[in-house]
Amino acid sequence: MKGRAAALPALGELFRERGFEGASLVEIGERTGLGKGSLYHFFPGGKQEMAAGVLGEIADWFEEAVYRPLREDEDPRAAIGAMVRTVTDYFQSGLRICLVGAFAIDSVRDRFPGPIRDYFADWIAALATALTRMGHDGPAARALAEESVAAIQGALILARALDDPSVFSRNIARIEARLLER
Amino acid sequence: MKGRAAALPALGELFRERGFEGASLVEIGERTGLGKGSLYHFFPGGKQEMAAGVLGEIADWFEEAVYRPLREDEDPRAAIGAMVRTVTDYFQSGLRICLVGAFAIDSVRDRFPGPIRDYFADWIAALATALTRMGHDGPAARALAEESVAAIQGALILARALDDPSVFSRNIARIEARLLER
DNA sequence: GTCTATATGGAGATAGAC
DNA sequence: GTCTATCTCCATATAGAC
Repeated sequence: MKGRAAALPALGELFRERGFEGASLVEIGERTGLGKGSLYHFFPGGKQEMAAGVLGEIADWFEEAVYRPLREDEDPRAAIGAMVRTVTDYFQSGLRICLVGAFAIDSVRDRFPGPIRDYFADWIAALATALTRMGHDGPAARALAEESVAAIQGALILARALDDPSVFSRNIARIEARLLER
Repeated sequence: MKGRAAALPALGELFRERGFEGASLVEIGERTGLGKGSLYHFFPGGKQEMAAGVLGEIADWFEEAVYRPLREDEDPRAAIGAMVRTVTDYFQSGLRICLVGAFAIDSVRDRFPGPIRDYFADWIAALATALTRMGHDGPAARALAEESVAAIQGALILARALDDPSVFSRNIARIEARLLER
């Protein structure tokens, strides 16, 4: 316990709340329960390495919980339904932002271009795979997948801007309906 | 010239590029052509007042260029088409982020809750007005307006994450088609 | 591995001459 | 109104004892 892996979830939450620049090492120490000495022991590269670790953990989690089921579940409709429930829970109906999406429109984007690109490219590709197995042709599947992933991100922005989680719920329901129609 | 009003566009671009926290007073001075003395003369409240000024200018611009035409144009379909062209130009096909959207998922959101909420609430309300005059009933118009504004924000995130402006173009085309169908 | 103390730099903001 | 000089504070990061 109290190692590098145990610190990553706390780091992720803090970056969500304060942003990369806004998260100070003092608060990082408080939230992870690690002193500066330990932090730089586990993350010699400092904040940059901490954020990279968080992005890696997020990528792993989505691969297991979202992308792989979309690609491999034998029932693509069920996999899409599961995706909707999983991300609704993950983003806490809009109360929790998408760290990768936030980074994408922040100046830190230039520090992590690969992980940010892959997160969305992998999501779109996995969703398109499921849609293809539902009978959509390739281009239509890709278009609908891209549209749906974008819509989720937009719903997160709108829910926070309006301070109203029901915005997220309504939008995710519309997205699911469009993904499952036909 | 060189006054407060002339500084706001440069401030907006800088906040877009660096974020609120990331924009330093030194760079603000360089980009606006104003020294610290002048900056604090025009903005006694410092960075906070600068950002508030930028948000106010954005609100005014959207009111004139987007919201009012949506509400008042006698041809709602034409007004929606104009909105799509206007925002495509404004966001430079996804190369330029939405500062209000970025603030909404940043920690600075708590500094400007009113302007952030109003920007999106006004946009959705104006678009819903146009849709109502196209024949949608009230709830359907509001739902489609909310979905469309969210989709634009999501398209901006995705275009930057994938570093591909064509993502924005494809998404905005789909949004327009859905707004104008029927 | 974890602690405390510290180095170093840059941040936002202010003072006061001009 | 604009300039330069300066204040204060806190940021990230490091060093070295334990």
